[in-house]
Amino acid sequence: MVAKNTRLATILRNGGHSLTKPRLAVFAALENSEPLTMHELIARLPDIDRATTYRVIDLYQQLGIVKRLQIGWKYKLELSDDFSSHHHHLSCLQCGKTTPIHEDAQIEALIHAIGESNNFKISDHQLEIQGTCSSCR
Amino acid sequence: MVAKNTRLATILRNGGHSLTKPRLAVFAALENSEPLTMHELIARLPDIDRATTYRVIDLYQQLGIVKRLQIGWKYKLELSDDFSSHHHHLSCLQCGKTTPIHEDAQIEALIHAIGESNNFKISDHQLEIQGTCSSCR
DNA sequence: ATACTTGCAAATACTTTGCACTCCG
DNA sequence: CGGAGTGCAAAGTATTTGCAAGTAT
Repeated sequence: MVAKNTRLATILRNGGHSLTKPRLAVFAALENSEPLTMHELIARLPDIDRATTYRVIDLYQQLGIVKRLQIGWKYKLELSDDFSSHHHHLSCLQCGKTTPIHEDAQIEALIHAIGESNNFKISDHQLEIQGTCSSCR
Repeated sequence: MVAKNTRLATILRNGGHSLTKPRLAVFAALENSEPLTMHELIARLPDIDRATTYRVIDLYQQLGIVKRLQIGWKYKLELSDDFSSHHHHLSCLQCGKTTPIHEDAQIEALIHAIGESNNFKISDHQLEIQGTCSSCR
């Protein structure tokens, strides 16, 4: 975790920004949980002004620190692959739980191939799967 | 197209709704274009009230007629797989264009396998790829 | 007829901005 | 110190809702 905070500080500094208390708090909130809606994130940071939270997320988004996921009809935020290893998600439509999947080397390879065959330079991608999880079946 | 309109009418009727002019116009707008933002959709339907457009999209979403895609930091709307064959997207971060990809039988197979190995019953999935398109490179 | 739909305007919810004050380097 | 960052309040956008009038079956 110290390493991650250091990495965060480095990214910020490289962009000419500083590591402040609100920025660290937003990072920590995202680090210790499943993907959050903006509403949930704001609720978990009662000491930080809502506008600041929006500004921090906007900055993080520009710096590639956070990404936005489409879960059902809402969006959620989570740390980017730089801070949590690259993964995709299984979202249960019954219980609403979002589970990360990491075992997909073959998919990654295929995605890469798709880029090549379309002469498209891939910078990022997301795979979202919805259905019913084992507990809810 | 007649077939699709019939299918639309059927889905609506099964849910106790009728096929009205605004609903048909929203459907047609989505049918004949790339994924649209809500803003773009509203702009293309100048004769339909903005609130009606929101209501129609909300209804279509509940009925599974449209889906929402997360493109970068914004979202866009498109018809669901029931109306346009299943596909994924390549979105160019430079020009903003979203291109469908259909050639991905292998990916579909892998996704299916992921579901099986996690004892997860998959009902839907999306794969979004971002980067730079051939024209913008 | 009559229940579902729409348009319009008003209400909410969500996000961004201006500015004076505070904090980090 | 001096510029970057924050809180607060106000301004903008985006989306939803109430209701009277219109419309499809």
